[in-house]
Amino acid sequence: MDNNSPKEKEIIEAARNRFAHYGFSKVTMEEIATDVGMGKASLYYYFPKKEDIFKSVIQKEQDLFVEEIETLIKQKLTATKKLEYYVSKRLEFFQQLINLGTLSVHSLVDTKSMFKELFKKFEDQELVLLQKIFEEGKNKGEFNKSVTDNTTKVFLHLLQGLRLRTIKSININRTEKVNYDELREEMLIFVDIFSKGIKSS
Amino acid sequence: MDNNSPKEKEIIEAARNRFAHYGFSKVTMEEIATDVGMGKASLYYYFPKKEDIFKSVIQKEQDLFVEEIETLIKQKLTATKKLEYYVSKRLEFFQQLINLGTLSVHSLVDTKSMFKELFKKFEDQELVLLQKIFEEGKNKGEFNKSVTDNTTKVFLHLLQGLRLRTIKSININRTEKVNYDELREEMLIFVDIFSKGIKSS
DNA sequence: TTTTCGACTGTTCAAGTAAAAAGGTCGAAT
DNA sequence: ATTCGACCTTTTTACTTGAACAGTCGAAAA
Repeated sequence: MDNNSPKEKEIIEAARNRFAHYGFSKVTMEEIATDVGMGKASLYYYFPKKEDIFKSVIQKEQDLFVEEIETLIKQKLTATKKLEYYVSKRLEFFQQLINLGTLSVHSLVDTKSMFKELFKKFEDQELVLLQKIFEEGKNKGEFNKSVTDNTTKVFLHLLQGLRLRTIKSININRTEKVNYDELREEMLIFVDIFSKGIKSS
Repeated sequence: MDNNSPKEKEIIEAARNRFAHYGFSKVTMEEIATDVGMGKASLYYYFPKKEDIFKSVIQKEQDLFVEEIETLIKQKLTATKKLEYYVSKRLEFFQQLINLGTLSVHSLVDTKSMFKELFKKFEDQELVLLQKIFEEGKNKGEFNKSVTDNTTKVFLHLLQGLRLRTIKSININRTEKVNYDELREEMLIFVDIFSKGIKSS
């Protein structure tokens, strides 16, 4: 992780800035090259495909998120509190990605195959993180014994779905701007109820 | 409700069959007209716009669903059981709509403004139905006093989201076919936990 | 040997265009 | 009150074209 040469880091950084403004498709290799003071062809020495640059940009963000959660898990808090924190941080993370132009509102469905593996990988990472929290909750007697990996999966899927639903409702309600405060509110209510639902009784 | 003349019913029925096969945009007024043995212009005597026919088709389906749930609510079951049943029936209802071509997988995001009010109206109806179930649960001491209309809303949004997420994952996983059994499974797990989470303790 | 780049290639995409198809109107006929 | 043929207008589609861009390659520089 983070086994990038200085030059690669520079490219990733420049690309990140561009992507944040214009999104993946609207940024050209030439622009990135100019930003780092190179010829376009030289970029291909470091990254064989444009996608590869993008993947690296995203990967870096994901690593930061995972790191942040790993730190959280180590702290001395109830599992429920950790879930609440997780949900909040997760939301921030996705807002970040949207700013990066990964998820334009319009590209919700026809997510390019390029992003597939990226998302899949991240989902797997999330499951690992959440399982740690749930396991800890079980071990410390906070949660029910009936909590399984399946429970974790459903929890994550509900989170994913709730966010998706809200974003989609932009188009339905012409709200233009996603109401993240309301979304966070709903997520916290959800965590609260879900958490109670698996409490050891 | 169902204040349609025989001729209108005939048109709705013919349109329903067409839409089920080809979806809204791929069905022409001329085809529908031919099916009912009319000239195209005559259709406009009954329905001023193509959309109006479609709305009527959908409305009919929705009415059937609501009716079915109203019956359910009257039965003597625990609120939890009713929620489980609701979730199952709701899923069937949407499968129906998909067959009707309302929700092609590709039109998830750019839902036409035409569908907006239709969806909004249905959501409102759903909220009323669910609130009845939750209220009953509260009144009979099955659910917690802290259950509010907001709880109902979150419940519904989680349901909506979970379904959306699964459908979207078609594109991600190239699964082609939605795994409805798995979705129903997840929804039931969700209902179970959610229900426990608001149980009176 | 590693890194850079100019010059080139093939593909993709946006803009434009024209014809066809389909939605919708209207006045006359039944 | 209902039907429809003729007509108008808008939308969709299929096609073309030129420009922009991702990606290659061999030679030069470091």
